[in-house]
Amino acid sequence: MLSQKARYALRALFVLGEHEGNEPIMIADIAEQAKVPRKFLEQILLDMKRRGIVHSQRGKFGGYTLGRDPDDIDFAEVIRVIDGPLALSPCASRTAYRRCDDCEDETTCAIRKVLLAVRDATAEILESRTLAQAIMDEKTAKKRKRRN
Amino acid sequence: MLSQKARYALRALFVLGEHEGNEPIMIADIAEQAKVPRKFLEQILLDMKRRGIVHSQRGKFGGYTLGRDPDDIDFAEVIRVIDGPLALSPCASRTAYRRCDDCEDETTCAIRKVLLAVRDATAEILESRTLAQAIMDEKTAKKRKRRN
DNA sequence: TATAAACTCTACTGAGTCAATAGAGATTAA
DNA sequence: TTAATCTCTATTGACTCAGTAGAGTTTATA
Repeated sequence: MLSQKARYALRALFVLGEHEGNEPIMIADIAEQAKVPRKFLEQILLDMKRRGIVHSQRGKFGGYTLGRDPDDIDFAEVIRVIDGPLALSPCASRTAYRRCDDCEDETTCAIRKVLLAVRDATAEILESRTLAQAIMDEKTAKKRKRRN
Repeated sequence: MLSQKARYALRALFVLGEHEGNEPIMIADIAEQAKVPRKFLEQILLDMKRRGIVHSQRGKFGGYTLGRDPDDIDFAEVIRVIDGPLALSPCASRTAYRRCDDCEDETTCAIRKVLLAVRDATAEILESRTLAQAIMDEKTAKKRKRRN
């Protein structure tokens, strides 16, 4: 399961990505639009800031902007920053590998083999879906819906 | 992440599936071979028994056997019984769908669309990998390793 | 029919995580 | 200098996870 925090992070990025113009948006405004508790959002944005996904401007008239082009922000990165590795087991993780301490022989473990396949499929999808795409996608879905 | 409990469940099934002959195996023996705390394993086997994955025989000389052919036990079922739905969000689950209460419009939500793709890919893999296959796979991997 | 050997069921516990809140601190524009 | 903003660390309550405990039920068999 994705944590609530990760869902909030993605929604906040949508707000930033949909914003026209390049002046920063205040946490309070992002919180309201993305329907995220404000103080909780502070932590989330801080995590993403440290990773360079968003950029902040302190002081009066400060706020947040995307840290890079929305084409260069993918779902996998956001989820990894907030929730940790994608794999179902540390022994099947490529970004945060860790041996199972009760595993007889990892190289022949059939469970691990299946979990690796799942991890690869998951990563393939999440790494290929960008914020830019998702925002476009949502826009056209809404447009299509209004027409019907 | 898979829970420890689910990993234990899979290991216990391997022990049952590798067992030759059809007399039942006692919890204590499964626990030892699968390296699972015995009392914890009781709960796990009970969960799987209710789902028909394993079968139990009470009383003296009792124990556990597989509830069906190992060809008909797949990873997805085991994981669902122990850990719940595979999807990363209830709104993306096919077996345990639940609406997000803070979602504006689920039909146009781009996050959900991505999570659905992940769920489908995950389910495809986990539903196609059976216990029988996994046991075979592990056996040949071990054999190959010994030869080298 | 008594007994030992097994599974069954419910309750409990300690550690840890999750979601959220709180508040003092640092920075900036004007 | 001040108001507005982000930054950082601590705390909280509820919940989940991993495991333990123990009384109850069923069965084979002597």
